[in-house]
Amino acid sequence: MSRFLSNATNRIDAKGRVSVPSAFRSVLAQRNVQELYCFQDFVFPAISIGGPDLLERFERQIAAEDPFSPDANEMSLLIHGGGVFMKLDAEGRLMVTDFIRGFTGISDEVTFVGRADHFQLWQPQAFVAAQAQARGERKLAGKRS
Amino acid sequence: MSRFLSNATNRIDAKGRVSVPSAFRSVLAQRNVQELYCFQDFVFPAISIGGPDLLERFERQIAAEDPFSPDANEMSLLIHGGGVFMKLDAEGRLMVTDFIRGFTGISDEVTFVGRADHFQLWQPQAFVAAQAQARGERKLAGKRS
DNA sequence: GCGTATCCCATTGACGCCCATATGGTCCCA
DNA sequence: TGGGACCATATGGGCGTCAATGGGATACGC
Repeated sequence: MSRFLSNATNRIDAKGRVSVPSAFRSVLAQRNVQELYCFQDFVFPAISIGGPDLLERFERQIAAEDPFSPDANEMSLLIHGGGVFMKLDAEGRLMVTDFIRGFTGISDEVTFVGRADHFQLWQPQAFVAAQAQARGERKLAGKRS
Repeated sequence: MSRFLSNATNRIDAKGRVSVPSAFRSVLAQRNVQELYCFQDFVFPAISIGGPDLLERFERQIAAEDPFSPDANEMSLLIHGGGVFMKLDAEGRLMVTDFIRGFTGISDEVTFVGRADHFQLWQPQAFVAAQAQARGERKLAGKRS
């Protein structure tokens, strides 16, 4: 059972490219994903990335609602207006565009974060902060394991 | 009924590897665990390690909630973004990656701590400190074993 | 035509796989 | 009961492979 797991931080080179971790590329290859659907995450300052199936799932969800509802409208604004298709180069690298930089605050390093069916791009410090906060909230709530 | 029990401290070699105590490896073998799921613990500065079933248990817990709830999202950030699969080499050793070092403060020695259905990696001093504190709290609370 | 992105090739450093050594404990036998 | 052979575990290191990164050159779009 393969999924996107773990996190790793890679450097952006002089041309603005960054290597996608090989573990993630394996998952993509296994799922026959050629084109990547990237969108600005709904809750975190991160870019979420998955295959075209991810977009299709969102679209089905919209279709399930009244197409004129404010909710469906809003959803489309986010997943269509806030999404792009990208692809990797021959070495498995990704161009870090202004689309990504602006939304995440990424400048010279990228943290890749696995999220089971997709993965995310984070500004390194923002990721550790978000993780620490999530952990802190669970601790305060008295939850365990 | 076999479980992970006791603790032991092993040295990290020049290549950054450490031997998993043989008692723990026996338990893993008995449970047919080939791949190890390792994640950054929710409450301690330690890495918790178990079989893939551990991850699946977490995922079932997430699936039980609304997939778009902040809580489920937060949980995924921890168990997917804060978790990795690793495997032992032929001699039963584990690579101590930056993923582990950064979170635990481990540098040249690792304390393995049994936790029944999983085990943990600690920075040796941090472990004795946490244990001492737990003991102190129980004493103050007047609890008996 | 110039800036930007894509393709291709080179480098290097890390990790996985393999074999070798040491150290400590146990068991057997005299 | 003491000595020694044997075994298992922990540890050290060589070497090949692959991933991450850097950089030149070419194609493309504004």
